[in-house]
Amino acid sequence: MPNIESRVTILDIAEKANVSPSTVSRVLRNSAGVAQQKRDAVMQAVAELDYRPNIFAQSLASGQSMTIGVLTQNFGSPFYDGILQGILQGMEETDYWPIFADGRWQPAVERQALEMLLDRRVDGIILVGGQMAESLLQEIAAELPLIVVARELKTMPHHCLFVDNFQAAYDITRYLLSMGHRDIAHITATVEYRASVDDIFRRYEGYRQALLDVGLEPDPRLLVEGNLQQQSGVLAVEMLMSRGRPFSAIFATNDQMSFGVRLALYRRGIRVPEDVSLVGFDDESSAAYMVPPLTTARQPGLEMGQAAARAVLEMIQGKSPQLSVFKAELVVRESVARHR
Amino acid sequence: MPNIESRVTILDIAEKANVSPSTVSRVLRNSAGVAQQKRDAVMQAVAELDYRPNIFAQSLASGQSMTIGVLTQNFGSPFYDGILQGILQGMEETDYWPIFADGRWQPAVERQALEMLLDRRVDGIILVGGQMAESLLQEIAAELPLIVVARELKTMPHHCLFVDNFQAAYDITRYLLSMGHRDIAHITATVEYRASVDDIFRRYEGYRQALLDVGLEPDPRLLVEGNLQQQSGVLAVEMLMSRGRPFSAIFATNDQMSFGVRLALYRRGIRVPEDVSLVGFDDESSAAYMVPPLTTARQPGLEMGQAAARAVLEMIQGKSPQLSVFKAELVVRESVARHR
DNA sequence: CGGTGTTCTGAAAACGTTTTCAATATGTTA
DNA sequence: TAACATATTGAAAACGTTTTCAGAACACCG
Repeated sequence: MPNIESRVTILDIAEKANVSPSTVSRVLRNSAGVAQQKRDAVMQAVAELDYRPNIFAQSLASGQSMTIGVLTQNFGSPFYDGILQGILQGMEETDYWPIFADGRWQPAVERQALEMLLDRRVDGIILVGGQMAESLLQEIAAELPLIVVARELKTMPHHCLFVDNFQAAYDITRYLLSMGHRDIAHITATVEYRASVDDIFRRYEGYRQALLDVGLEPDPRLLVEGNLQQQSGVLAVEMLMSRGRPFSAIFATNDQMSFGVRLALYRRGIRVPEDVSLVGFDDESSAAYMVPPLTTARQPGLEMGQAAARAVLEMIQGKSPQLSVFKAELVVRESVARHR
Repeated sequence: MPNIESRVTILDIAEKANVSPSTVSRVLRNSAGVAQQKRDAVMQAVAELDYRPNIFAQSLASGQSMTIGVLTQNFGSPFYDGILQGILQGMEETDYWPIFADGRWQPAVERQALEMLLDRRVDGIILVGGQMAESLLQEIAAELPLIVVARELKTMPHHCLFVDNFQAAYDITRYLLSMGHRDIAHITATVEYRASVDDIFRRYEGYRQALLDVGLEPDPRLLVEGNLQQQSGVLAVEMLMSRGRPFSAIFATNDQMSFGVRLALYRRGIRVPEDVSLVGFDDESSAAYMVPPLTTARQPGLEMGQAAARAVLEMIQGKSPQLSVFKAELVVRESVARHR
């Protein structure tokens, strides 16, 4: 049914409607007043011939690609995918279209993907996470509308959209404390990670501060580092057990590692939450279906994605959008019990 | 560092290298013999000026967009995302670039997304699942290289890349039978779904046939329909329980519903696998971290995605690729126990 | 040496739009 | 009614490539 390989051009329309190509262009993009009568004629010709504009000719002539580049780190990672969906939704109904690229957590690949996007002459860029150097980002931002989602950059606050990770982690830890836990382990991400993925570090700081605020000294034996994947959650538990330092609760810096933790505890016959309480971070969609359902902090990925889309679009129009910090809210489910 | 908004054109190169624009184009796309000396001069000029071709001008002039349209149903669905990753990988190192669109399981949206891709003048299309009418797909395939992944179309076998769903479901069911189970419930997808998502129906048939082959009559009271989301897994269990027909094993047609089932059983204090055995389908990445780890059939999503990418690319080159049927293999974990 | 292929090369014509420029028509004001 | 804006229009020039078409240069063959 659709006109697959359209070969009808603006000239055909012009001829059929008895006007000049310029006029056709004008009514199509509504760029100048055209007599109603000619306008109708054009619209009718367009409909009859099932005209579809050639996007390349348009972009070439106008210098705009009507395209937003979205650079993510990992297609298929639940939290990031939520953001992508949000971006998609935020772009819907606009004339812009996102094109995605994947950096695979490898700086070189990320860099190359970025070049691809630039080659495609995107009108704006949304970065989802990533490890790209801040200085490079500044250069880009100077030339092109740029929004960074899920990453907190000190030098470019007007370009970042993120959650208050410190506060959320603080709240989680206070919640565990309020449930009577005193020996709370934390699983964060490895140092190499931390250097770039600042939000993970902020979570660690929130955890730490909460302990200090109730007069507890953070114990390095209760701190483990993973790589954010499920498997590293099980390794983390083994590490923790081998250290022999008792604990009654675990706060993992993302849900995926929590799932690994959950499995490792199951393997050792340690019950959740009766023996050990568990909290994650992100509230990805499967968290509610963990056994038992996982208490976690909900990052509003969808909303952040939508906001990001809106923001770049505004920047393209020359405005400077107001970016507010998102709040991650504690989602209490069943993986935490009061400490006996 | 990167040349963000390149303004240097082929004419600048031509001037600097003292050749004509045509020659520059020729060396850049290696389309004809050029004297080594001029070739070097051009390459040097390109390097010095950091030239990046304008992709729109290229596409306009050549009629090729170097772009493959990928139409998926649902960004963020684990199994489909695996396929997308595979496509991405399969396209890497080629000069083509995928652009993604999302149909959200809504035929109208899917249709519109397809039009978008066509407007973008993609050189080929990969459809991941989807509900589009077969007749429409034939029209498209007549004009454009087209590959359909994870969907089995009777009339277009040379365009489809899928897993032998019947066999896999048959194997799963036989496995459950071999473990002594006789009362095996099956959770499939609602009828509206089935009409289009044929593979789900094939699984149902495999289940059914396996029962018949051992002389068991499939009991409609053991058949439930869901919508493939986790939540419908919990509803399915409730439905099943309310029917009062005893069962010792559940085979859900995808992993996501299995997770819902798992939770519902947990809520009712029914142990897995001691009281009820559970099998899923897909082997999405979290299946191995269910508690207990889920026995399931592994669909090689990544490999299928890669194969799909290779196949469209070959079709673009005028070949007709050989598409083989993939096998889903049974992944035995811990969610199935021998029936007492 | 004259013909006959091969390479190489540049001019110029696409590709399908948008946009500038100038002209014409239409109205409005005094 | 003159004078001047203001709409409306078409011709033509971009936009930056690729590709066709010829010509030029060169080598090879008999």
